[in-house]
Amino acid sequence: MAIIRRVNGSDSGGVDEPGVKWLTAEELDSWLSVVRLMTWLPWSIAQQLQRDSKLGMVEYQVLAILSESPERTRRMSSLAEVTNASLSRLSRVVKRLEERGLVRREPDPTDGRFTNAILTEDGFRALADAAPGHLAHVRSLVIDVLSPESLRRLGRDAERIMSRIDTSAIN
Amino acid sequence: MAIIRRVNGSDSGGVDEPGVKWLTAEELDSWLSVVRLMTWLPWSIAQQLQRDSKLGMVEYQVLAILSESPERTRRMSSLAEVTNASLSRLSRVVKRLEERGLVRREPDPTDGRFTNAILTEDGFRALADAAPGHLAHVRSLVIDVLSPESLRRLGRDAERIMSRIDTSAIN
DNA sequence: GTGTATCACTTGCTGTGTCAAGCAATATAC
DNA sequence: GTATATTGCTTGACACAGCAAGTGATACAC
Repeated sequence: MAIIRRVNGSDSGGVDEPGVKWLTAEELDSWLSVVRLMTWLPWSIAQQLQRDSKLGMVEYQVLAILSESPERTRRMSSLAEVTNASLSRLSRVVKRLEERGLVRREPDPTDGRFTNAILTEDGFRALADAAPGHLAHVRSLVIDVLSPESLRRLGRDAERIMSRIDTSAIN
Repeated sequence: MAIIRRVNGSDSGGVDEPGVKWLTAEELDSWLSVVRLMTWLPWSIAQQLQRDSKLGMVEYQVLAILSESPERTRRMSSLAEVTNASLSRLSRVVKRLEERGLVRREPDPTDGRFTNAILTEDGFRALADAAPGHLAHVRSLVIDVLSPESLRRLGRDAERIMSRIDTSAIN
């Protein structure tokens, strides 16, 4: 993504597809700003988490979600859904967290097909250590930069766009 | 990223760091919406490009930027900057594009240290083929979903946030 | 001019993501 | 009850990104 201007070639003669509604200059500007944001904001957040807490974004999410789940426990498939990772990716992420002692896994007693991921005490501490820095970073980049009204609108626009995205084609 | 609520443990007793300004419920909602957007919008766009045009996002960007550059030519380092890829990543991306015949590389005649990436005629055609579908997708997800006023504001907010992000720590 | 520094990439190594195949536990058909 | 299908997760093979070391071209010091 990035440039969506009419693609015109000097020596090949502008290929002008009929029925294509190109962006106005203003639309393009706004879109490019959004693209830059989508590129850099996740990068910046990942950067901070890695630097200060040695956690990847999905790892942080897993810990955070487990910490809020009953019994600090959740099924792998449920975690995958919430963190927006493929099941196979999540499987490896949790394996790594398990090797670091932040999470452990056990099969669900009521249905052996499910695997439950469980936050350990160490994992909880790691999260509690990481959270304030992460929060401060998000505040300084986003929350405290926009007015409450702008933030609300931003959230609503994001929802709006999200509702148009088909997220079914995963796994 | 994701959950930035006060991390409180039932059995370990809520660890309450002083001086940490947690998010309000409303701030959290908005933030989570933004997080979802940052996660899924790039994913959806990448999906469409890959499915319909067999191009990755950075690949598309490289082609697009070259197509708008004088002589359809640009230095590797300049491409890296604009596409927000590390030089090493870009090097490999362009190598792959070169193997597919969409781009070729030659050393800058005036200074042999620079390498110029040049869009080939095939590359231009590939871009011209990909652009309308990409554009339509972006329109349907973002541009046409928001009012012009909302889009303008979204762009401005994105800029606002971007200005707070330190992008220097790359390469 | 020779030696060193800098620059603009490139590449080997390693880690992680994806895809598809595999595996074990349960559900369903008969 | 047995055979087959489905579910939930794991894993091997491959692709790609990041880091750091390497390479070749130019600039600079003397």
